[in-house]
Parts: sequence; C-alpha cells; structure tokens
Amino acid sequence: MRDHAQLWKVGELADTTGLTVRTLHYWGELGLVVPSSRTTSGHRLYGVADVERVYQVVALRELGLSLDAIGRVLDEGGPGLAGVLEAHVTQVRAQLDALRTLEATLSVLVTRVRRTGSPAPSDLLGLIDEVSKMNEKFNEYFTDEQLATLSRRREQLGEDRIAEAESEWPILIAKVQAEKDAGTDPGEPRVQALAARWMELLAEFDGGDPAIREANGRMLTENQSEVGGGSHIVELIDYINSSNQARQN
Amino acid sequence: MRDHAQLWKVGELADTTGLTVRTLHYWGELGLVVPSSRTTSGHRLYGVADVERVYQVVALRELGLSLDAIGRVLDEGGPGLAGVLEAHVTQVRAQLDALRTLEATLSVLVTRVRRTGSPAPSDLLGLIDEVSKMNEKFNEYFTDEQLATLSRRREQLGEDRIAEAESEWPILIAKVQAEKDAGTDPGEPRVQALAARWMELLAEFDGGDPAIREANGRMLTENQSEVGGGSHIVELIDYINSSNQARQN
DNA sequence: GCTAGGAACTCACGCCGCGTCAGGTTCAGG
DNA sequence: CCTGAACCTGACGCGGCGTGAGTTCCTAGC
Repeated sequence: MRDHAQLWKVGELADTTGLTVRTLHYWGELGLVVPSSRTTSGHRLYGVADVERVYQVVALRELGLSLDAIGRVLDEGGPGLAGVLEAHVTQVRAQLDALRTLEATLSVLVTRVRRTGSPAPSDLLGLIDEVSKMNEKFNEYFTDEQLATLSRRREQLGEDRIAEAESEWPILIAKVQAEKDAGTDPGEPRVQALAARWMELLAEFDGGDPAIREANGRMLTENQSEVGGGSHIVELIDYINSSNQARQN
Repeated sequence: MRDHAQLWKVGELADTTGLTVRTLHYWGELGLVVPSSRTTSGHRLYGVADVERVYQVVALRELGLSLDAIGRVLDEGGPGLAGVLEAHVTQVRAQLDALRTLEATLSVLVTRVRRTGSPAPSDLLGLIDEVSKMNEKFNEYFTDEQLATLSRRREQLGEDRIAEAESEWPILIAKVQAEKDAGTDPGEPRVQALAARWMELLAEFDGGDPAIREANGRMLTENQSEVGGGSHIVELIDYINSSNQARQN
C-alpha cells in the first residue's frame, strides 16, 4: 500500500513547471531544491515535497527575490520572511524612483532627438546634461504627485503632439519678443492673439492645474538662464500677462 | 606653441571623473575609450579628445545604455542614436510597468505578513498566489491612472493605517453579517452606524472617487469568491446600501 | 537479445560590468 | 640610491542560468 508515492524525473518536472532542466540542476547545486532521491544510476527523482518546494521557489522568485534570499526564507521557516520582504520592497521602491526619473529624461531626449535630428557626439553631451539638469529642477520644484500628473499628461498628448509643441515654443517666443522689442502695446489684438496661443500651449503642458502652473513659474523665474533658455524670458512673461489683463478688462 | 596639449594618466583621470582605474582599463579593453597614446614604458596617456569621450560614455551610461550600445552610438556618429534611444525607452517603460505591479504586490504582501505574522512555507505559496491574482484583477478593472491614484493614496495613508484598516474590515464584515443574519432592519441606528463606518473605510480606500468606487464594485461582484473573500459579500453590500438609503430618507 | 534514439548525467565556458587580489615594473621625491 | 605610490597585465568572482560537449542510461521495437 505504501511506496506508491509519485516520483518525477527532471525532464517531467521541467515540463510540468515550465522551468528548464538546467534550472532544476542549478537549484540543486545551490541546495535550494535537492531531489530527495536518485535512481541507482544517478538520475534525479523528485518527490511530492520536492515539487511543492519548487513551486515555492518559483513564487518567491517572481517577487524578485534572489535565490540566496529564497533559500534563507524557506529554510528558516518564517521569521525572516517579513524582514526580507520589507527590505526587498524598499529596494524595489528605490529602483522605481530611479527608473521613473530615467524614463522622464529619456522621454524628453527621444522627442528632442527626433525633432532636431541626431546630434553630433559633442553636442550630445551638452544635450544630455541639459535635459538631466532640467529633470533635476523638475524634481526639485514639483511634488511626486505633480510629476506623475505631468507624466500622464505627456502620455495622453502623445509624442507627436509634444514634438509639435516643443517646436512651436521657440517660434512663438521669437514673435512675442519681436512685438515687445517693437514696443507694440500689449493690448493690441495682434499681441493678444499671441498671448492666447501662449496660454493654450501652457495649458497643454500643465492641464490648467494652478499648482503646477505656479511651480512652473517659480522654476522659470528662479532658473532663468539654465531652464528658460534666456534671461529675458521673465520679461516676456510679464508682457504676456499684461496682454492677458488688457483682454480681460 | 604646439605640443603643450594636456595629458592625463589613468589615476588622474579616474580622480577627476569619479570613475575607477579598473573601469577605465575595462573601457579600454572593449575599445570604448582607448587612450590615444602611451609612455614608452606603457603607461596610458589620455588626451583631451579621450577625456571628452569618457564623459560621453558616462552620460550615456547614466541613461542605462549598455556599453555595447554606447560604443555603437559613439562610433556610428549619429544615425543610430535616435533608434537606440527609442528602443531603450520602450524597454525602460516595460520594466517600469513590471516594477509597478511588483511593488503593488509586495506592498500588500508586506502589510499582510506583518499583520498575520509570518506564514508557514506551505501557506506562503497560497498567500502569494492570492495576492498576485488580486493584483491581476486590479490591473484588469482599474485604468493605469486609477492605479496610480490608489498607489499614491496608499503612500499618503501610511502602512500602519493600512494595516489597521485591513484588520478592521473582517471585524466590520462579521458584525454586519451578524446583524443581517439576525434579521435586523437596515434602518436600525445600530446598523446605520456600521454602514457609516463601512463607507468611511471605503472612502479611505478610494478617496471618494466615484469611478474607482464603481470599478471596485464591479470587481467585487464579478469575482465574489476569488477577491471578496466569500460569495455572500455582495448581499452584505446590498444590506449596507439599503441601510444608507434608510438614513438618507 | 540487440539496437536506436531520446533522456539523463557531469563538467565547463559565456554573459555584463566591473571589484578585487596577485605579482611585477615604473615614476617621483628626498 | 632608495622608498613608497602609481602603474602594468592577468586572472578569478559575482547571479542565474543558456548552451554546448562528451558520456551513460532508459525504453520501445524488432
């Protein structure tokens, strides 16, 4: 009656678990899942308990734990689990933060490279530096929540629209600069049209969120040369603002 | 006049760049940054162009590119850059998605393990499966944006408060179940107090967002046994709803 | 009983981006 | 000239296996 316990050979176990034979061999080498018996010729035989342990390792591995950590968790039984998981989740969160800022940097870089064409390696360096520094400023002036909102807005807009907007800004700025240099009254319809377009583009960026707009304004005024692309940008903003007020009166 | 070009030895370059000597050696082996000259005795001498190239590699490495990819980008000059960056950013985004769901799973697991104590390895398997499946359901029923909102709400609440809430739910459910089993009228003040608490806990989860509450309701009704922790949960919700309506009339 | 071919076995190297000895040579200051 | 710091090359190690290579074992058909 006894002894009809099920036994699997490596290949069979590999097929049913979706793992490879090599993986099971390796886990055996590490002492993570050692087949509880072997044939006289040396072929591995996995029992029910072994199979269960394999599934446990699979589950923990999917959580991103190292095989080393898995071994300790499974052998110590339980007390270590809570600590291991907590340490792991903090590390995952750190990695998430890093990846998020990396993604932000890369997104900007990709659209910028696509718009202006591939830069020469020498320009590349400056470009990356510029974008990275801009991102640092963003992290400094916006809360995590606002950054998330901005990121999702960018996704919704789509890269093409962003590229368009990014290429429209300098043109618009140049036009406004020209009017201001010419001494045109901010109340002029021509200037008001420019101001309206300015606010539209701005709204496309910040979604009309006043907190984001305010943070953006602070960032610009406090870092005119690095971020705004020129120290006169603030004066242009004043000019636009007075134009807007003229329209509303 | 010529020939006063600056030259650096590895140690000096390592100091100024913050890299290690070994790293510069390695980059040389790969042909990534080969010092343009050497002393007669074989000591590496890096010229200005070499140093610039080092900084380019550093910049690209910070973007997460492999040294192999960096080499191709820098040697091909430009055309590959756009493509490489695009491919890389898509891969980063995929990794981000994976990490986000992993973080969600781990968060739930950690609070649950802390609350119930470390489970035996055999229970562990079921626990992980359960949480993973719950997370899949979440991904199925909530949009990315809603998931992000939920994640940030959890962060704001703090793990302790979540643990409290998670331990309060079963108690509350049991109480409501008892009243319902006893046939208590939903309009009774006692039941209304329970219903009020129910809505409070719910609001703590969904932040009062109606779309999230609706998605949550659908998830519960459509997956009673797997997620809700019992098939009678829907009837309890009906009971709570009628109690709420009784209060508002 | 014999044979074929599939499955199992045990080394052992390769990947990526270096860290880290080990053992020998060269440089720079006193 | 001597000494200690800096440099050189070569080699192994990490993690989690993939991918051979060369050998032995199991099983089914004849």
